[in-house]
Amino acid sequence: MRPTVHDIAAEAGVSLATVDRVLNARPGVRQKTVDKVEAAVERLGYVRDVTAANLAKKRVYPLVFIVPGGPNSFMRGLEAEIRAAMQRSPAERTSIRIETVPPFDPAAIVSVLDSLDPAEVTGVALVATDTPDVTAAVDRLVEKGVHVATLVSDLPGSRRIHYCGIDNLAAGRTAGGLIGRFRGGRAGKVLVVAGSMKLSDHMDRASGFAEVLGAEFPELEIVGPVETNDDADAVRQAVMAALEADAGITAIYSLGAGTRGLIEALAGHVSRKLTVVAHEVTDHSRQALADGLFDAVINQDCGHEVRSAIRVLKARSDGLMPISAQERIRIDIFLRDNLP
Amino acid sequence: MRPTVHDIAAEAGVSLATVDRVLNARPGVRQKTVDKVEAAVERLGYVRDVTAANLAKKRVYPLVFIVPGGPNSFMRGLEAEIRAAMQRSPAERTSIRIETVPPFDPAAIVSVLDSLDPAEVTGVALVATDTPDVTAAVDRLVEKGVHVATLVSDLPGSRRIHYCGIDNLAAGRTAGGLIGRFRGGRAGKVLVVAGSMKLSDHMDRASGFAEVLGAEFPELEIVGPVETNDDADAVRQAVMAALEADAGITAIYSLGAGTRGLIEALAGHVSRKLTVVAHEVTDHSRQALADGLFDAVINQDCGHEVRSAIRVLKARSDGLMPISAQERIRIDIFLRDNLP
DNA sequence: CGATTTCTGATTTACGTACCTCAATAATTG
DNA sequence: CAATTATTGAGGTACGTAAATCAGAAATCG
Repeated sequence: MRPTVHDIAAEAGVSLATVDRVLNARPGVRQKTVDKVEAAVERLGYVRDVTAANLAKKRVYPLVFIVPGGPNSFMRGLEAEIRAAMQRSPAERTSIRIETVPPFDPAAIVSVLDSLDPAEVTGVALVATDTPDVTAAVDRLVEKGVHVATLVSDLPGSRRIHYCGIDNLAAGRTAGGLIGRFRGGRAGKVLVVAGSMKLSDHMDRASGFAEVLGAEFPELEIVGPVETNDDADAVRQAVMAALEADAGITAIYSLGAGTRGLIEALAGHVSRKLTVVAHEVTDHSRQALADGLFDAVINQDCGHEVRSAIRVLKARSDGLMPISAQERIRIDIFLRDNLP
Repeated sequence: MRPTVHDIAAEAGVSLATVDRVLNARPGVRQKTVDKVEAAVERLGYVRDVTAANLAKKRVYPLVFIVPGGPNSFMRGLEAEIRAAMQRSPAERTSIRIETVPPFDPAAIVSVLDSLDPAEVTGVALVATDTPDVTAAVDRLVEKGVHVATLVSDLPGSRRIHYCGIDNLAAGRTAGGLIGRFRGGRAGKVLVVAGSMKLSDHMDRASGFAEVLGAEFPELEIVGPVETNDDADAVRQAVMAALEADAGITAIYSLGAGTRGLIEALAGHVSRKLTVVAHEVTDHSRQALADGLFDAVINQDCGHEVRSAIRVLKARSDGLMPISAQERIRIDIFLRDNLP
């Protein structure tokens, strides 16, 4: 049987009240007594029963998620995962609110961040644009005592406590490794399609991709990246134009959203068999994989990301540091053959 | 505020004791009263506070994990994950015991299964050999009221409640898809190295692999599978012999263990650049990926598998059905570029 | 030394649920 | 209708922790 506070009290030769004062860092205990209690905790290997403590405290964790609106399938999937987490709220003692902001609109994010009351919110997770004003707003909020985690796209210079997302540099490298190997040493050009270089995740993917191609597959030449603001129509037009203009393009790496546009462009372009790697499993990309239009899709499990964000924010609210090894989000690779 | 049993009692117009009798299916309540209480539960959307209930019940879940011993890195990693779960036991109210059995020894598994006392064990997770005696022993244990889950390798015909592992048919297909694409349409032969066709996971991988190669990559011909009993020395000798005997082999799919032997064989064979796909990320395979000896490694996250097994067995002990969508174990693909 | 101030103990209530006992009422049976 | 049985109510204790009160003890100060 694991020891309880009563056992600690007996072992330390003090009262229950004193043990409570020490364990909860309440004032009014001499250092000598504190040491006695802590020694007893050590000896007996006491660990607080968090569930009992939470029951007694009636603790709830009010959290806010800030996500971009718009038609982006991935973001809608993310929101669905947050709503799923809201369903589990009673069991997890969370109270989650979603704030939707227009996509690619730093000012809107800043305005939401500044409107949050530290008395009513213990943690915030946001999909951030990597701009100075958002960084400053995050830092202001942290200053007020609210814990902030970034989701999907990081804010490297800010005081956020954790980034819940994949290593996008590695994701770009992975795409490079896949396309390089799929091309099997044959020379050619690779079209890189991105959403916005203002998003740190897109930046990182492009860098990682270029790095691997340069180092391992010099026979492949990069065209682009072309920026599309994650708009499907823009993607379609950009891809069609590029393919028409340059007959040497044998592969495409789409590192942003607007995948529907890419599929439309490919479907209308049956003359060449292209090697295609895109990001995020959605209904569209799943179908494209099944149809053989895409060779691979790199994915981040947004369910994991949301659950990780909740764990991290809760832990920090309890004064604990997140165990980074356990919170790492993996880079998933899907072929038509291992699609769930 | 979520409703409590007190609210239900008030709403239904009955006493706390009656609510308790209904909620815990205790006898001595008229059907009419049961209906009243259930209606109140429905109206108020009451859900039991499981943490408070577990606290009151002092519930613990005694579980047993049966894993093969021996030097197999993957199995040792699995055992490490089980030990990690044992560390979390106090928080999760589990009490876990590990039973190590000799590898490839159905009789040893049967003997452990038959020795378990249903009064002392609520759930068992085991890495099973797919043999009739093990199936029968599992069924006997289930008959005695113990919940059984298979781990890593399934026992399809048995009465186990859940399989905690990857879809090995899909894993084999994935390997086929990768090797086929990596070879980029060039004809050649693929050596398939397996551990034992008595393991259902190895069987499935071989089938899935053959299926994809036959359907999508007819230019690739399969050599094997050769069986090695997951012994590294046997793998080394088999691979060296095959490469020497057949100069047409341009790729290798190693679907079992003994990866060290494969690496040794490849290291000594610098004449041809081979496309190599193996299973399970271990220190050896990680190094081989980094060195460019392996092109890809297919992995199952045994940490996930262990945690899933615990969740499933606990849930079943509480009379709940596991949510299969949430318990699906993914097929991970690692290149040198996305290695964690 | 007495007067403070600081520390400690003893005790209580609460969180939401489980489980027990005993008495009281209602329904059923002969 | 009385006797019996089935059902219900009322109340308590427990789980492990948090948080509060108040009295008493110990330390410190002047």
